[in-house]
Amino acid sequence: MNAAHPPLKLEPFKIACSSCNLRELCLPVGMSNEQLLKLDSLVTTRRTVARSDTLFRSGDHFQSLYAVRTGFFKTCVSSEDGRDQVTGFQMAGELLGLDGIGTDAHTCDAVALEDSQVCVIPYHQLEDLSREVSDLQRQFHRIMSREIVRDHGVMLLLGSMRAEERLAAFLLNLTQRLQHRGFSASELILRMTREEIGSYLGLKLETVSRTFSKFQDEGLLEVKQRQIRILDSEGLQKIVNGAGV
Amino acid sequence: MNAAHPPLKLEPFKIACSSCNLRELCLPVGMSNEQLLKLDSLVTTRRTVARSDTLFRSGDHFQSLYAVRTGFFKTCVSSEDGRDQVTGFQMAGELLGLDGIGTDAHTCDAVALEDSQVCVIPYHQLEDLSREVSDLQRQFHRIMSREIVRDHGVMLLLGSMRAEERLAAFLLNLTQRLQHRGFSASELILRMTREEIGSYLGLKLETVSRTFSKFQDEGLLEVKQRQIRILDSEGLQKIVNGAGV
DNA sequence: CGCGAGCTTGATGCCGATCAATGCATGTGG
DNA sequence: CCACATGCATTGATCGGCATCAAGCTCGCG
Repeated sequence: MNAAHPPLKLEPFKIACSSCNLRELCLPVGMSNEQLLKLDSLVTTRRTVARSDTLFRSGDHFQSLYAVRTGFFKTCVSSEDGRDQVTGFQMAGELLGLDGIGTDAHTCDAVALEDSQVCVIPYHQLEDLSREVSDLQRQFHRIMSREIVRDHGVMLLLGSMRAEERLAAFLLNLTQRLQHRGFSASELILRMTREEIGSYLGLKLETVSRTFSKFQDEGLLEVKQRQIRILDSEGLQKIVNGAGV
Repeated sequence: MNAAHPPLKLEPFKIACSSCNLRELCLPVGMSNEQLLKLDSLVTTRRTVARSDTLFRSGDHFQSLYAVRTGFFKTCVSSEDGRDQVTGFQMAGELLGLDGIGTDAHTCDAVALEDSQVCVIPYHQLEDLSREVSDLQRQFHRIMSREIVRDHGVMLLLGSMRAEERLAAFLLNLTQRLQHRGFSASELILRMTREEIGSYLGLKLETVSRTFSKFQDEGLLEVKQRQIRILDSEGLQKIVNGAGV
């Protein structure tokens, strides 16, 4: 009875939140093993997105959320008149697509900045399951709320900080998130261009470049193109707070 | 048997989402009458907030969301070093407190800009009920998602627009929301100071004032302190898009 | 009436945008 | 393997928009 045997060999690495090493960062936070099995039955597909390809575009019909499994993304909104703003950079364990819930259509583009993989989370099934599993409901709400809080932080940055302060805050935020994922706190490779950093921070790429150079002259950083080594993170922190104003 | 009679006269206007004239703007959107009765049993108290008083402060323990019933609020975040950023202005039907869900503590201050009333929505009860009533769940998620989308719009504004464009966008947004609430599309009274507008838009109060004057000179507006009459909303819209760049 | 909070307006200066040229790494085709 | 193209980054010179500093104005209120 061959047919009775599922073709296990074709899926040697089953997709399962319950055994995912990102489960302490992602949607599964706070869920029991039993609950995780239910989540497993919902998150059954992955999608591969090549560098510079889009996961979704503004206007696309909204159907699923995506959890970054590997790789790195940016999200950007654009206005009718062609203005463009990077609204965030997402790394492993972070969710993409929350913007689409409100109107059933995505309102930003999500672009992979390196070859990436995402787990597909069908939204209506997530709604159904989160009515059943209150720990899932709670974590999902927390994630949305934190996204709002993060956005408020960016507003503060864009509304009241100067170029150096913005870039210092950006670098500290990046390294902090990388550190949570087990990477070095002092060395990182930027996945985005100066222009994308500038768009996120409300600066022009030349200003970003000049500010990197200035930080390097001051002994805060070592900059080699996209390779950054942080030499004095306390110094950066002082810049974020109003040192020199 | 006097004791058997509840003291109805003391609550002549019962608090009830089911009979609230804001139910088409607020949490009840999309719910049936039957479902609304359940929501009524959850939203049982109102709170009055006098002008310039705070509804909650950053750091306060998070327990409830608040729906603006009457009045007008601002929310602002501040950094350790004393920087301050208005992150939004809220009017009737809009929700306050979503920032608190993520960490069980509020991350911004909510300040009444005029004498106001809010409906108190105990958050854990809302979670419970939204597991039962999927239409409530859906609307709650939509509201959070739209807040994220709104925030992205503010980032675009702060990151890529010039002073005139920002103020024009701000005024059009305000009048549009007021219009949804049955107010005039062309006349409004600002509830906030120039400084608060400036903080929201990432500008200094002098720049806000000058830009108002410029708009007036150009025949787009009539400005008398906080009374604004919009004379040419299409002209404002052209400014928001890149007219003059 | 006089005080103070908030608004307007002017003069000046600075930060970051803009324009422009060069440098550097990667990749491609002859 | 080199010549060249291309995309991204750096650096310099100049310019302009908004901040800053400063003064006077308006209006509501004790």
